[in-house]
Amino acid sequence: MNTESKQTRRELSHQRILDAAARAVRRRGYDGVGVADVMKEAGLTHGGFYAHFKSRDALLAAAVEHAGASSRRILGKRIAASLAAGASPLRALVEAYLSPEHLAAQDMGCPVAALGSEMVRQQEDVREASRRRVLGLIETVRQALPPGADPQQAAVITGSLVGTIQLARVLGDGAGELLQAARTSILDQYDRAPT
Amino acid sequence: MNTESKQTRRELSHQRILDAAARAVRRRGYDGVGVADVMKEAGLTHGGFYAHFKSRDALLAAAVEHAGASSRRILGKRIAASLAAGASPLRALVEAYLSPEHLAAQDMGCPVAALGSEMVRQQEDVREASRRRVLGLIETVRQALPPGADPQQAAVITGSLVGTIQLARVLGDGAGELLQAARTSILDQYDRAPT
DNA sequence: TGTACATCAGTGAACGCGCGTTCACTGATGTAC
DNA sequence: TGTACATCAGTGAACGCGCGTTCACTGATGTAC
Repeated sequence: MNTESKQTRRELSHQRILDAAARAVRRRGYDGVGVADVMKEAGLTHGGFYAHFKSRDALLAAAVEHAGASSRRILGKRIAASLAAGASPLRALVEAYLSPEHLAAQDMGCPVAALGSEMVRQQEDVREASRRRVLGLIETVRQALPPGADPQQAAVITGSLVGTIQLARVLGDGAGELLQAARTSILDQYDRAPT
Repeated sequence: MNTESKQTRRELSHQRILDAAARAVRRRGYDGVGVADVMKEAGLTHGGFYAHFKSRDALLAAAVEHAGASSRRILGKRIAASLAAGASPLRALVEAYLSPEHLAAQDMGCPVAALGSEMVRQQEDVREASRRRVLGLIETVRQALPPGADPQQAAVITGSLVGTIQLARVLGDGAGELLQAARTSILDQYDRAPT
């Protein structure tokens, strides 16, 4: 019984479409998202799609944003738990991002890791939404930096987080050790007060 | 007049197709490679394609390998020049990989940076060829590590290189500073004898 | 060096399929009284 | 509370297009003598 409980049928459908698209884009890539598939997963037929989005590209742009918000929420929970257990902000973030859970749950994880190499090729709207997501991720890292750290480091660490997850997903075998090594490496270099 | 000069017409066509595909896959992604486009760029018509490759996926797998070899050759030249100028192996590699030239020349650059997030979604043959390319890149980094370094670090550095290039390409603005910051960060941490 | 023939490499039309998008229609929801 | 009607949300057939793949054919290359 929160303030959102009075959503119309239309709004509920819209949410289901967005949720489905946000999962699909991370699992299959931008090019792998089909209008009919997304609508089917949302429990609808494809014809109704254009009452919700202007075009497939408009859906993609919205899906990236939605995926980012969703991933941030999920990682945020894990981070909050670590903080409560006494970890530094940077340690909490790095350990959540480079966790086996995040590695495995690609379709619920960070869209920058899931889509990094494809972003630059998208049509303008989609690329712009993706760019904002990258900036948002860098900003999240920046806020977790120890006091007095050079803000430029946020982008460097972000690159390392994103690249590590991608390589680990491709390699499959031995990915766990890679995650562990990367966590240690980043925290050794940047975290002034490891827990 | 080298030993390769006696290539048949067929072999020459094959090379042109591979070259075109290796560029296309990095510029447009796996999904953006079309048989007809590649053949056209190779100066042929689409019908002849299947005399050269069993399927589009077979082309993709070969293209990733070809792109890797080509990129390694280009980066190798730059690395050799730095080594001759007295740089350490790791410095030479990191500065070549995170150079503005590599950033800009996506279709001639490292396929792992160009395709990182898409690799895990490819059909088995293509994924396997991509995986080998990732392992090859890590091995190249490993060989550039200072003596006595933990080999695990090679994969961590590779992740950082790949992720940094991807983010820089998406961001566009300010990418130069990101590259510079990443170069400094990696070399400060891992290079024992900076030049 | 020249001719006849076999083989090879490439051409371009055609096919089937999937996909984004449109649209006339239908059934459900909500409002007026 | 009930009925009549307007509006809204979703359906599913259809269209056009691009793409991977096949195939009968053609022109070029190479070999035998």
